[in-house]
Amino acid sequence: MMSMNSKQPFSMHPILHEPKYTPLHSSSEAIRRACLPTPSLQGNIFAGFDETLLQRAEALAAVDIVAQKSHPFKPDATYHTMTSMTSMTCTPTSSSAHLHHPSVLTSHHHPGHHQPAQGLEGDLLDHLTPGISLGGMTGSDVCSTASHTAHAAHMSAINHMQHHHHSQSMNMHPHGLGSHASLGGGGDAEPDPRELESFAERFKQRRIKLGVTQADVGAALANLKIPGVGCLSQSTICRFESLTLSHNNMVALKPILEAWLEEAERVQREKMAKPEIFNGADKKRKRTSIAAPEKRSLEAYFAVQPRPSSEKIAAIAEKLDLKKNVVRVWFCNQRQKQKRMKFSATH
DNA sequence: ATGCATGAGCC
DNA sequence: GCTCATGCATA
Repeated sequence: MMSMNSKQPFSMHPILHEPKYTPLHSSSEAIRRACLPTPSLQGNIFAGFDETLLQRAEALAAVDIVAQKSHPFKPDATYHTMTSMTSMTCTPTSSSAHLHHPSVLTSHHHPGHHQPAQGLEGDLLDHLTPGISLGGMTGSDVCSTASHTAHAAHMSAINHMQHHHHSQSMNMHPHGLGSHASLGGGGDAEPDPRELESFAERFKQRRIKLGVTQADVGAALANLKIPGVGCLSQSTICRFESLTLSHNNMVALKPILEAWLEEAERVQREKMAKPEIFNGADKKRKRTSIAAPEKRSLEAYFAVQPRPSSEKIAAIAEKLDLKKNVVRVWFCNQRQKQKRMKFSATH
């Protein structure tokens, strides 16, 4: 049910692997699957294994799982256990410690679009994402359009750096709760799971307060112009907020989202301070609605004279107690409408 | 919010 | 073939 990404193997934290428990693929696989929400498959999974191996794998799984739960440094497990893990004991995502380079985020952006369901937050977004207003392609410039190739290249570079620290196989973990500066001079910081968790929570609350959707955030990231950081999908923002990303991914994303949040709130403060500046351009116009009776009158007039003179319009406006411009525009729209109707009728 | 897919780098 | 970050599509 939730975060268990079938693909994301939840790798055990290196530190948890004691030498004698050689993390064989089979065993970790077993553990992983055991955590999958598809118990029905479990039986088959080991069908070919010999009893002993199976038992051993299960035993190991139990041990490791317990270890995870209680191990204060276990990053992945932490999120869920601390938050709202329902039934799973294992974590959805990975974990081995990699160097987290912010660039890890560089998105992939397929030529896709962002969640259509989510609306854009006009003002704020416009300021944070200047491009979006331009044909709604902001994101695209930076992300979508570039799509695979370019992006892929980018990602590669990033991942490259990440993996360079043979961290995958080695055992250095990111979260040095405090003193664990595992990385020799690494500098990367304090991947304190709790901090991440609370940040994610605060992030969501503040985002909502700003009236910005997850998709908006993802798209707006590109406007931060942080080197190596493009936009992200709604999915990713959602996963960040729900802590369903890998620890490393969370760590990498945090500073970026933090930057966005600050910028967004700064812009909002600005708007509060001097709203005038933001008015003209993006102020929503009010749409007049003409009541039925008036509309009927207008239609009657239109039937007689689709192109009334200025004087005639003024007279009609006065009679119906509408603004002259409203009446004028109504006639314009009516003529257009009629044209469209004619067109669709013939074609 | 999340199941499934893709693609890069690694082994 | 595997891990991982990320996205698309959809419930």
